[in-house]
Amino acid sequence: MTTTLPHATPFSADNALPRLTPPTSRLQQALLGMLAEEAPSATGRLPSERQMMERFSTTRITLREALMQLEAEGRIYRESRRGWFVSPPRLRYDLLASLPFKEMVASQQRCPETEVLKATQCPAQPKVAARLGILEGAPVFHIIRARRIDGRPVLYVEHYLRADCFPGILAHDLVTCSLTELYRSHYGIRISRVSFELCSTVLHCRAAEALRAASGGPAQRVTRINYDQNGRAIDYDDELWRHDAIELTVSAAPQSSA
Amino acid sequence: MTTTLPHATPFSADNALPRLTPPTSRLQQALLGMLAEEAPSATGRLPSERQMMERFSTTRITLREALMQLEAEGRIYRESRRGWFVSPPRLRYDLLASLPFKEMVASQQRCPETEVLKATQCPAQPKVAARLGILEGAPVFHIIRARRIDGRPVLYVEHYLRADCFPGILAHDLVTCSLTELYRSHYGIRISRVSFELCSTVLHCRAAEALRAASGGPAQRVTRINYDQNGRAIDYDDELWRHDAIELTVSAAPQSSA
DNA sequence: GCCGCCATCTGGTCTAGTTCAGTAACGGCT
DNA sequence: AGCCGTTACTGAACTAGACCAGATGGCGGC
Repeated sequence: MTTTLPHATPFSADNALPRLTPPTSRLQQALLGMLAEEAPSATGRLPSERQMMERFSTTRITLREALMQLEAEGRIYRESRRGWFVSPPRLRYDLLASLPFKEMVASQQRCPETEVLKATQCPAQPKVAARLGILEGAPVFHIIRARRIDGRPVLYVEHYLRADCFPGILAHDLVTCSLTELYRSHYGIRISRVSFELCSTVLHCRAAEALRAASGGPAQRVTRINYDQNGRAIDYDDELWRHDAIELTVSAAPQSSA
Repeated sequence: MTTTLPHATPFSADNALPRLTPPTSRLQQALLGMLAEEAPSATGRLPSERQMMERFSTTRITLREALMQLEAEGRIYRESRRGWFVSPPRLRYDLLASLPFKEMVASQQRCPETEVLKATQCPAQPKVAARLGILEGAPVFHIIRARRIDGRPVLYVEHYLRADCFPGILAHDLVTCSLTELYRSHYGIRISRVSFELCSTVLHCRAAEALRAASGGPAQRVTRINYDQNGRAIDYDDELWRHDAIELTVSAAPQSSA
C-alpha cells in the first residue's frame, strides 16, 4: 500500500482575503514541512513524540498541541499508545447512494473488512424505541460492528433492528453480508426512504477502543433510520467514524416549493 | 434569552456495552457537575480559567485540556480572549429543505442576523473554476458573509457566483435578501439540483476572526454547488460553521436500484 | 456625551519536568 | 512453533510556572 501525502480539507480558494494561513506556530509549520518532505513509512507512521520534540527543540506539550491541531485538520491521526500516522485519503461516502460498506469501499479501490463485536436481542431502550416508533421494551436486535479500510479501523457502528421484522436474522453471516441485502433477499423488505442526522463529535470509550483511538478523539457521527415500503421504521444505525476517514456527499433535487 | 443546559450529542443508547462513559478525568466530571448544577449566566458564560483552576485545584493546562474536550463534544464553546460559554441548542439544518438562513433560523424560534464582509467581482481561481465548470480566470462574484444566531456569530460563508448569470447582483441588498430568492425574482433562475460535501474540520484564521473563535477551533464544513434548470452550475458556497451550532439532517429516497 | 489612555482582565502560548499505563519486541523455555 | 515474562518503547496525564496579546471597563479631559 502506497501512502500519499496528507489530504487536509481544502480551505477557501486562495484568491480570498489575505491571512488565510492561520497565524500558526513555527512548530506547526515545521511539522507540515516534515510531512511534505519526508517519505512516510509504509504504514504512514510519524517519528515518536520524544524524537520530534528533540528534533524541533520544543517540549512535549507544545508538540502534542501542534500534533492535535493537525489531527483536527484531518491530516494525521493517532492510535492510542501506538503512535501518530499520516491520514490516508478520505473515503467518499455518498449518503443517498446507499451502497453497502464493502461495495462502497471496494469501488474506491480500497480494501474493506468487518468484525462483529456483538449480536444479541434485547429490549428497546427509550431512545431507540422513540427512533423506531415502537414501544419501550419491545424486542430489538442489537448488532455492533467495527469496519476497517485498508486494515485501519475507522468505523464503529451500532445497528438496532426491529425483531418483529427480522426473525432469525442473527443466524446469518453478519461479517460478509450487508444488512440491507439480507432484508431484501430473506425478508422481502425494501428500503423506500432513509433519514440521516450528521454531526461532528467525539469518540466515546467503546468506539475509541474498537478503533484503536483515544477516547474523546474527533469523530463524525452519522445516524440513519431506514423506512420500508410501508413507511415503517425498520432499523436505526448509529455510526461513529474517525473524522479524517470520510467525506460525506449528498446530491439531490431540493425539496423547497418550486 | 434563556440559556438551557448544554446539549451534548447523545451517544449510543444506554443499554449498550458497559463502559460507555469514557474513563474521563475527575476534572471533566467536576466540570460537567458544574455545568449541570449552576445556573449559567444570562450569556452562558463560564468562570474564567484562573478561577476554575483554583476552584478545581489543578493547573491551567490541565483545565484547558478538559475544557477543550468539552468543546469537542459540543457542550461548550470559546471566544478568543473573551471566555468560555455554554453552547446553546443546535440549529437543525435540513440540507434538502433549501431554506434561506433567515427563514430556517426564525422557524426554530431563533433570531438570525447577517453581516456582509466582502462583495466583489474577481477572476475564478482554479479550484472555483473547477467547481463551477468554467474557465480559470472567468469572472465570478465573491461574497463573504458572517451569520449570527441569537447574537452569536456561528457561520462564515463564502459564495462564488458565475458573473455571466447574475449581472449587477452586487447592487442588491445582500444583508437581508437570500441569494436563491434573488436568483429567482431578478434573474429567472431556479435551482433544480444541489450537491453537498460535508466534513469535520477546523476554522481557518479569517473565519475564526469573524466568528470570535480561536483559529484551529472545531468546525463543520458544508460546501454546496447549485445547478439551474439547465443543469449548469451557477454558484458554489463554502460554509464554515462553529461545529456545536448545528446538526445536519437529510431525508430522501435512496438512489440505489430497487 | 464622546474619545483616548491606562490598568486589569481574559485567553493564548510556551518551557521544564514527572509519573502512569498500554504496546511491542525479544529472549528463554517447553 | 507457541507461550510467557521482561524490558523498552509509546502515548496519556499531570504539576508548576512564565510571558504574550487582545478585550474590556473605568476614569479623566474636552
